[in-house]
Amino acid sequence: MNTLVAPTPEAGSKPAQILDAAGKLFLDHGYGAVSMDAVAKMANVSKATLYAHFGSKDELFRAMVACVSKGQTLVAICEEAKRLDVADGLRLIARHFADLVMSPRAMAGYRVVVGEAHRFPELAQAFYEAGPAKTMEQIVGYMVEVNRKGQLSIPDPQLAAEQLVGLVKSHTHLRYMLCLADRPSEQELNRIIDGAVNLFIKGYAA
Amino acid sequence: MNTLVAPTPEAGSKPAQILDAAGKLFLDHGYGAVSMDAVAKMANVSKATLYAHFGSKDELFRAMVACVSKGQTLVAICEEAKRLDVADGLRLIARHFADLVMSPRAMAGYRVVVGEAHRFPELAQAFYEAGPAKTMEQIVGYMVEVNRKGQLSIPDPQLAAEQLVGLVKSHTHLRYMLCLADRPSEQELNRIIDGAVNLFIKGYAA
DNA sequence: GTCTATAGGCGGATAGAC
DNA sequence: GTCTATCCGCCTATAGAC
Repeated sequence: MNTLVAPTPEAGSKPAQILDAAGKLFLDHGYGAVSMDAVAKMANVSKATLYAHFGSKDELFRAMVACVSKGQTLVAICEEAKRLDVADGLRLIARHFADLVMSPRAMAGYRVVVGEAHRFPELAQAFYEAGPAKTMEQIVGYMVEVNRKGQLSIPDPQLAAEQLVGLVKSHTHLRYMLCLADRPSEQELNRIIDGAVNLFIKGYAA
Repeated sequence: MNTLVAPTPEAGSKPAQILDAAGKLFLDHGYGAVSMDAVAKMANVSKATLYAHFGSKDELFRAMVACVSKGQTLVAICEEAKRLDVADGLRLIARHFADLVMSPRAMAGYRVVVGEAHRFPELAQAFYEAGPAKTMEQIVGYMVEVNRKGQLSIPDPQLAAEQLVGLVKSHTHLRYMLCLADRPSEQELNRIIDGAVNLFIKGYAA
């Protein structure tokens, strides 16, 4: 499944230090702008040690992305949402989805993977499958359930799930992708989420 | 306004050749992966000539992005949409917006600017203002008009515009950002656009 | 303005001792 | 496994002739 990475190295070990440093540097500055010297320095390791664990810069980058991609998913949230009424369930999902994809860490991940998608296509795909695809699956499952219970009338759950995430990311996500702001304020987030849930409920009313 | 770029050089001139080559290479491979030698070679120019016109790689990159950013906007489309009934107007806007932001050229632009947003923040901002921000303005104007005429009930036109673009980009835009597909099929596009327009109209019914 | 040729340095990767 | 020291190529940028 996850062909990219060996099991996460034990915390505190040299490989872990290296991955940690690589994460910070690559995510903050991008692949091209980070040298192996910089990684070695931040990890308090010699370059030779670095190369002993990761054979090349490419390999280190891949390992780092794989490590970062192991994000939390929305599994538990979607299960909980199914036990609430629609408005609360949608709001719960929207809220956690927003927190998930608009966190500074996630944004940095998007930026670096998107920026190198041309050169590392398999990496982009692995990132997609480990993160966004898994999340979508969960939300589609929720939509199916809502439709089955007749809470809303959702003929195409896949489409509906895509619409919900589109509504939540809306225009804001692009602004964060471009580093035009650091992270959404509580106020802005509420405005977006309330708007998304209201539109969705009214639009899919049974 | 556009502080980034001198007036577009006359077609066929050396600067134009260089910008053209830079565009193809940077957009296809990213900033870090393209050397000045490669640009000079593709432009059929010596490196010295290149540096005579663009003082550094950074400067060339900025000029290229500014050149590419001069995209068409949705001004004419939004004006036309105002003269149609809501469903047709929204569909027209959604359609042209989708064509605009999901074209291979636009996607390549997003990728390279997003990837370098950390290192070229002013560039990201200029790109945003020249493209997405202008487009949003037009769509907001359309929403205001639709609300004024009572065709729909839109209390927050800015929010509604953001929602519409979110619905159209939905999940698909991310997949193209990650190079997971080349461009949406006619069929997929119609499914997304119809879904967006239907949801929007029902959700904002007067 | 445009070229050829080259300087100068950075950065990826390795040799060899411990 | 880890270190210090070093190789070598590539890439940005420039010098100097035409």
